[in-house]
Amino acid sequence: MSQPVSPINSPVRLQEVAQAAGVSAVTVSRCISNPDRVSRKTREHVLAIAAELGYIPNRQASSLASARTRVIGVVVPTSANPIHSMVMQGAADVLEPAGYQILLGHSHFSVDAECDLVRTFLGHRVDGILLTGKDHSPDCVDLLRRSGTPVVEMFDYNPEPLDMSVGSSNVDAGAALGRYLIGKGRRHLAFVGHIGLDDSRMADRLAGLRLATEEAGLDAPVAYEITATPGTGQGGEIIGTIIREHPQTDAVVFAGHYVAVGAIRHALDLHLDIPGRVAIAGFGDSIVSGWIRPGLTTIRFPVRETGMEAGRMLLARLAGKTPSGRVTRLGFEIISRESA
Amino acid sequence: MSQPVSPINSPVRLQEVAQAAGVSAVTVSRCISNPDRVSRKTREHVLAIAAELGYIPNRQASSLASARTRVIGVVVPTSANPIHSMVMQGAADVLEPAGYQILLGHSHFSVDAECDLVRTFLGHRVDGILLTGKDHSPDCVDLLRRSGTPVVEMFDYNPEPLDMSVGSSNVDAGAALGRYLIGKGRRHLAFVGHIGLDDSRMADRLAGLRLATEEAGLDAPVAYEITATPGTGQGGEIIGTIIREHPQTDAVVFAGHYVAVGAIRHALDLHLDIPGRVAIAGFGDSIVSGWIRPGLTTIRFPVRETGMEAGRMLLARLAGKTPSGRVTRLGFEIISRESA
DNA sequence: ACTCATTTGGAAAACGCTTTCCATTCTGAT
DNA sequence: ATCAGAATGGAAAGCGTTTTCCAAATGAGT
Repeated sequence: MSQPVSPINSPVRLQEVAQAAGVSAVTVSRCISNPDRVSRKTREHVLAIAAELGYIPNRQASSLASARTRVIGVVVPTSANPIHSMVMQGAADVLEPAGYQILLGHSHFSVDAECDLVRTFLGHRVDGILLTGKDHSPDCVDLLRRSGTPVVEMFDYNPEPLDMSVGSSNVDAGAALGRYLIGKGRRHLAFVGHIGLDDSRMADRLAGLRLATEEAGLDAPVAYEITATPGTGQGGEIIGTIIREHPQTDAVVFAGHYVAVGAIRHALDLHLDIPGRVAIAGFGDSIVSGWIRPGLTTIRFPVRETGMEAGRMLLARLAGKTPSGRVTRLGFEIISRESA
Repeated sequence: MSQPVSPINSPVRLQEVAQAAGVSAVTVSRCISNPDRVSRKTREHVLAIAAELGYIPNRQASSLASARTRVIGVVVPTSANPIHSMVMQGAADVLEPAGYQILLGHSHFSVDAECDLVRTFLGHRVDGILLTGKDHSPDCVDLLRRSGTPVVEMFDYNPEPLDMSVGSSNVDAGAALGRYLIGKGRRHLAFVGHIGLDDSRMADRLAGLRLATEEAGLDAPVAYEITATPGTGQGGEIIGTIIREHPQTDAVVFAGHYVAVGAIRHALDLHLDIPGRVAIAGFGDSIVSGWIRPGLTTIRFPVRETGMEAGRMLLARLAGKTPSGRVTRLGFEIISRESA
């Protein structure tokens, strides 16, 4: 009974493995995190003992000692929107196989909530941070700057990132969609954005559209704002209002594709000929857009690829490969279907 | 120059705050995590200094010392499927406001990958674990058992959980859908499941369906398996094969609703009258099911609520409130649309 | 003014690892 | 056999907190 009594559920520690293997704690540590520093024979013996004892290294302790956590903090607005969970998945596709874990936080489109999450992540001493969007609170920027933690801003093309960025330009996408519509003979565009969520992205898309109308010498697009819960497809009713208030409108661009699909449904109910009377287009893509009739013409962003590239950039930086400050610009694709 | 030189980017530490505030480190620690143990005056002074210095407590160190991390490990098969990211979001809805962070891992429907993730999470000494599904590798079960970490298994009704569980019964759902179809006069059912992913859930749904046919004295449903990438809606073509190989079939149940929607599209192309010639139904629901014509009759599970309840159960346990081992059974809803 | 109980703040010992030296023990070339 | 140099294992000093346990200071009751 001279065996030290361990508290219930107490996990086995490095020291105990060392004792059981007849080596010092240092050696056990090395077998696990620096295998080359130890002879094959010792290593195999120690690892066998460790496995037998069910040893699981305490990463709090190891992080504290080594100042690396192998954890990446990721902020997304919400996981309820497949777009964002897809970006997340993309990042995970790259990060998890590389041995990094993801600490996830939801900002609900609030820069203050984002800032709080960043603070929490820094408290966890994450090795890197992935942010969604290019708007951040001054406090947040300050926090990140002085921490020196590698950061990738995802989703929007951002030529002047905090640190690194990867994404597509919403202005360009808006302009491209505008030119496409104008090329199809449309002359009176309308734009429907959400309000309160994702504001700068909406603004960029509208700005792009406006660019296209200017180029063509047309009136600026009529802009509407709705308060749609994203992903629900509510808000499509506005198509009726637009046609009533601006009867000359011959193309409506929706900032979200769910709403756009909702609008197509409503247009059918209103016996509006799509695209004869009015064309409909949207941003973002999912199988819904392809399945509805008429199919929705829309801009597809490479969302999963965005996440993957963000992960890759972070890994490169963590491996010490990248010169500070790198921007990756991704494109987009116009998916041309029947609605426009 | 007797000031200790701190390395670049070195975050300020407890000790430095203490020095600046003219108190001991202990006092600073208490101001932050145990404010009542310190007088109001001291506390306010210390917190002001801490804020001024931009002090962010190191959670690795604090977790190591306190044996609590305020981190919950969550395993989902994939974030590419909105169903699972919705469960995640539900859990986050409850956990984040309570001051817990989510460490996320993707199992890709592999119990071995799940086991590895659990091991990693235990290494991080998470305060609790959320798992998807009721199937786990023996190693995983063993690991969790001996660690004593609170665990909630989500998604499936699981009367004999590892620890706690919350979800709906897929057998019941299958049976309910079967009875519904039989009640509508259908006599020859077919079932289409995916293979390789989510196997036990598929099996449960089929089992439920079979239960319904048995009750009614009908032939067991003809079962098909496809290898569909979830969420893409591929695989709907099989409706043609089924009708050819089993012409008497008058109802097809799809294990996934995306595939079911795909089948509706294909049926239209094949000029199969839905639901006249054959009824179509599915499991799971999203806006797609409601927007296609004919609308898809389907089973809706309370996914977000599942995640939220899982979060609540975990919090209750962590607050020491729950007697070990609790099961929450959630229901489901038959959404009756035109397709069946 | 004098106890006694109660706050309030501090010293020191964990928490479980990694890391930086150092001291051995092997190699194989002379 | 001898010796440099590499390979191998260990001792000790952190990493930045929290958590006892104590001492000093404060306040209430006589």
